[in-house]
Amino acid sequence: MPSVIPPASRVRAADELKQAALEQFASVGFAATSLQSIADHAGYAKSSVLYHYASKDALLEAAIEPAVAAFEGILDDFLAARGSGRRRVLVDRVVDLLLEHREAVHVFLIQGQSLAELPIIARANAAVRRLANAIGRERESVADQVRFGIALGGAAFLLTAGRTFADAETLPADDELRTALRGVLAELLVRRGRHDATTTDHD
Amino acid sequence: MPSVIPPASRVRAADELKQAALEQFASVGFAATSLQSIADHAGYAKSSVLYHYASKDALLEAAIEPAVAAFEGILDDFLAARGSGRRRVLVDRVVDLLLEHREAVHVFLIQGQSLAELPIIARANAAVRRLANAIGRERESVADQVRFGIALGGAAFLLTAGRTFADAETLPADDELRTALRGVLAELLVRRGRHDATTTDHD
DNA sequence: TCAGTCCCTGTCCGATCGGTCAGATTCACG
DNA sequence: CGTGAATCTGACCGATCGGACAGGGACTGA
Repeated sequence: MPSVIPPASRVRAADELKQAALEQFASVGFAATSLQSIADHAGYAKSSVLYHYASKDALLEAAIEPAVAAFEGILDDFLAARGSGRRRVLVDRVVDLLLEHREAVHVFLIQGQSLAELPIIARANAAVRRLANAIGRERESVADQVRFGIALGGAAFLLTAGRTFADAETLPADDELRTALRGVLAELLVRRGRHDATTTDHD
Repeated sequence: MPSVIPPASRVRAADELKQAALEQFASVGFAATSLQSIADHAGYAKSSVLYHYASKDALLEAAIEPAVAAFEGILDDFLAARGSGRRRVLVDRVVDLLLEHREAVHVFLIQGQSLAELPIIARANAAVRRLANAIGRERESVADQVRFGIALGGAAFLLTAGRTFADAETLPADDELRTALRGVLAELLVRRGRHDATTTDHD
């Protein structure tokens, strides 16, 4: 690096630590992830983690807040929208969110109940519950509630935990995944119009 | 604490501890669950946990082995079966397994990657991977792999973590859940005949 | 009554946890 | 040059972790 210090190097350590933390929070769980192992994975000392972030909780908040905010934005737009295309738009945007923030979403969806006392998680839980209620109000059958739960949890599972069970060679590219996810989730949640668009069914 | 012990309680302590452990393994994660809190929830001292079970790992094994064995049995039957009804039978039996062993299944599905070094988890992972391969071999499209992952993870999520997001009054009885789950999973995995049977579509 | 066995617990251990703090190093700016 | 702010670290703290172990109460058969 030349004498002129890019502002990037300022934020670099914090970002590297945040990324390492996020990966481990999602894969082994928040409680099971130690500051030591986060530091190790990022190539710093444990003290450095607590220099950049006030506490382990603060680190979690920094790691997943963007994803929570994005989710809230999608939800607000959905609740404000009217018309027949609402659900399809919701599904497409949620799929994009999942692909971009898969670890973060995995954290607040799967570990949402055990970490509910943390403010950022409580915020995420509230948003998820708001979405569940909105979906449930429209179609009150148990089958539809089940569809919603399966779609949400299944997608989160597929993108993180589910990778344990896929062979490396089988792992599809994100573009393929996006298309397939949109199709399958639309099948589950967008009830009228069976599976007309978006899907590339090479069947 | 327990100074007066009810009469016929030979096996009871071990079972109570196992049950308390299973609930916490599923809800907050294996690594995040301490022997102390297991003992507290069951009303015993920490030492008692290690009297009945040789180690924390052994306790996990005792807690989820029956579910893993049942899953392997279902899988073997599926792989041995021929004919058009295979998938529907598989779905129905997996749904029953999920309802009966929801915590255990949640543990080895959701935490399968982080606990892979434990023998019982490795065994469960192998079974899941075997099932994934069998399903994937029949229909190789990415959409079908996605369908499988979503169905499996989604169902596990719905029955445990997903409960955070359901209001208590909304929680359906197990019978209703079973019917709905069978229908939705069949929609996802049993491709021919769209949603003909089993489902109680009051739509 | 006494010995043996089964349950259960308190106490102790080394390791690791999240977190504090006092330097060490670096570097822009006077 | 000196100085102050920013970055990073090792040493250290009390609490808690999984686990080892000795012993105490309750029940049994002799």
